[in-house]
Amino acid sequence: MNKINRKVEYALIGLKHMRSKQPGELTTIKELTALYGCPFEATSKVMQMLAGRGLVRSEQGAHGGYQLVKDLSRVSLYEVMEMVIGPVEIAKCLHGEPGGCDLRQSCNVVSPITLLNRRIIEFYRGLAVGELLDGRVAGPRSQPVELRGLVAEAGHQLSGVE
Amino acid sequence: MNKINRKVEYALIGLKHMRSKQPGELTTIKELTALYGCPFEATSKVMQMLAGRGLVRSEQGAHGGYQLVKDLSRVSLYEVMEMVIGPVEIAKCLHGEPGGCDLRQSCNVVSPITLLNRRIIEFYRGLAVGELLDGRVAGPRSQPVELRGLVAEAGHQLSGVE
DNA sequence: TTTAATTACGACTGTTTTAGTCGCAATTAG
DNA sequence: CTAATTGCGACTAAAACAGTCGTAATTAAA
Ligand code: FES
Ligand code: FES
Repeated sequence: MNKINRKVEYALIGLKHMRSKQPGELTTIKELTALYGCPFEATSKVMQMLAGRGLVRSEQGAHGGYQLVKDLSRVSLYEVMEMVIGPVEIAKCLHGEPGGCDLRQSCNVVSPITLLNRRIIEFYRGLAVGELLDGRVAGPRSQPVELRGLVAEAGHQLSGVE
Repeated sequence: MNKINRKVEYALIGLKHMRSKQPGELTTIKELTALYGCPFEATSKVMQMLAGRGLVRSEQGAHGGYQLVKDLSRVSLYEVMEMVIGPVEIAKCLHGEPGGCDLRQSCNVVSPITLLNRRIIEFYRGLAVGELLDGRVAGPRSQPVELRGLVAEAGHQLSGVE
């Protein structure tokens, strides 16, 4: 799916909050709900998803909580969205076979929409969460966030990637 | 809303079909359902919306139908989406007051999301439906489709527009 | 003048998605 | 042992989506 829904919002809220902590300092769900008013269980589950994907680390038990692991300037919005709501798809029609659109055979706009979907994904992949949270949302670049800084070493044959 | 849902799909299907007709030649809903398998009533309503907004023209009665009025290379995807599903909003949270998010007061990511929304809108505004249907989806440009070609006359002080 | 083909429009229904809740287990500091 | 916390699955309620139905209104043609 495509939209920034509640889950993504809670993820961003949590990430922004954790980013401002000292390294090693933990954040509890209780803390997030108190500060930002987001519902406990829902926020909890979102954090668990982020933890499962290694973006944050969880510590259980009495003084447990969550802790940011990665550098948000190296994490794309696409990755976060994918962690909490699955692969970005601008239209249900594009879905892999089961549940996919039944008009696919005769549809005259499948390829334009597929292409558009790719562009949107590129956009989200090129947008670092760190910059987004700082309010710096540049126009999209085709260069995915994960690869930034690797350009120098990787040389010029990057076109074959993916 | 943001997603390319069924309504938008039907609109694009119809537009692409009509675009290939001779000037003055009409297209009926029956024709569209026969060719592309889209449901009659739903498609019908979408065309009525496009007609109400002046993108297509309708002719009633026995040999009636719809006819493309505007040049699709001058119509942005944003405009079409807006005609059939209302203003593009990447997150419900941004909704104008009624129904808007109740966390707005305390939320720490309102402004990043607002900005992101603006970028997405810019993207859709910069994307001509004509080019999209031809499979030419370029990376986003900040120049809205409606203003293209006016650049030469308008000179260089376009930054103040909007 | 009648009939058939078509657009116009509102109300309605069923399905899917979203949002949030509940209950209980597992872990760990004190 | 107890309290605070994460971990997880099942569940419910509400909203959005997709499609249908019924009924006018319009017009070409028989
Ligand atoms: S693929 Fe689903 S309507 Fe075009
Ligand atoms: S404004 Fe709705 S959660 Fe941020």
